[in-house]
Amino acid sequence: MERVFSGIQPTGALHIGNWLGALRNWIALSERHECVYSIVDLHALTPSPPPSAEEMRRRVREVAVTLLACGLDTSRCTLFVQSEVPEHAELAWVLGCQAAMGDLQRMTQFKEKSEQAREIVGLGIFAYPVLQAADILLYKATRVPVGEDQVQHLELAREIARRFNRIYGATFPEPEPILSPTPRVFGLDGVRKMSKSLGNEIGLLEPAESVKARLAGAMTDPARKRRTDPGDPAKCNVFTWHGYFTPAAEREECAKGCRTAAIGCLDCKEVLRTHLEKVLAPMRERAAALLAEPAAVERALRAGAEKARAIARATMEEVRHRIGVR
RNA sequence: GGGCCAGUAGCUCUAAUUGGUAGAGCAGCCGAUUCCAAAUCGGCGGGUUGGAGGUUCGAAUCCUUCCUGGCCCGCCA
Repeated sequence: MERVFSGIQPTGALHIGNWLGALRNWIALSERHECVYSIVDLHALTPSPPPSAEEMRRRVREVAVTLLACGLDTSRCTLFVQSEVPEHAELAWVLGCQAAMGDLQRMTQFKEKSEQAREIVGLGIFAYPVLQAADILLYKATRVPVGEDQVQHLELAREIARRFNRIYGATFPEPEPILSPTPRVFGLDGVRKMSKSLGNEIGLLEPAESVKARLAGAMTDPARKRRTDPGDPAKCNVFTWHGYFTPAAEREECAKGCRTAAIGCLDCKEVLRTHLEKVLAPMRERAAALLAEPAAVERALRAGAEKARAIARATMEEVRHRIGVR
């Protein structure tokens, strides 16, 4: 069976964009593969300024609860917090010695993030793809689910693996991408990618009333000025969301109703909300149960870290032997 | 190691009459309008003026120091 690795940054409350783009896929993959999933807190250290210690701890807990609330089953995969397996940092150093500055400088994400940096452009943000390569290779993962924006980083991880293997002997498999079927999800403003920092997200654990209110304010086809005007679903971001949540037959009814002005945008949004709630309501319930029992979440993460450490330790021993240290 | 320039709202600032009540545009939020949203119109909030200290009745403004960014020079390899 192939081993899959994937990581998610603890950047605060997760939203439906994260779910559609990654989380949903994590769960599906865990049914067919051996999956290693990590809450990558060391990566979350790279922005400048970094989050405070309390903020970091809060985010890690929040993301853990959300993942479990989404239905991720820790008996079928390995879920752990990156910093609890120190081998990630150790392997990152070893691999970093084989990563080319020129390659790292060419990374689109590095260029973007270094512009956003408010204080300094730290080494961490530059070396980010190296740590990412270490995350994957530490578990000798062969498959990595990636979004559009991460293919460049995975390509670099393959390059680093190749180089290491050439110098020190065959150690790492070259990880292959599993291209995510979901395109990028736009936010409530209908223009920009859904993101917590832009405030245009629908949170997975957001209260139902809040989802309702904010969905009502979501951008629709600007050409449809009056209730009696016909609309164009192809120009309406809300309609693309129907594509993610509403069954085909009902979705077609909405499209037809919109084009003929038989229904209004609020009617259309209400249909979407009904189907959205079928996904979100169970998550909220599970999250509430998990929050009531934080010790259980901690236990699950500790057990996950144990499993991850066992693999990481073996890989690192091999790596140390190959490079000639210890 | 030495020197020079810069830092003002989330963003962009040649706003602040040179020491006398911290401003504008965009973004944001609220309202009107609209089936909702957008557009338009109206309104509102927002800042320890990079941090700390000092001079002064009074500091964005002057002084000291630190941080961050940019530039010049020197030294070592």
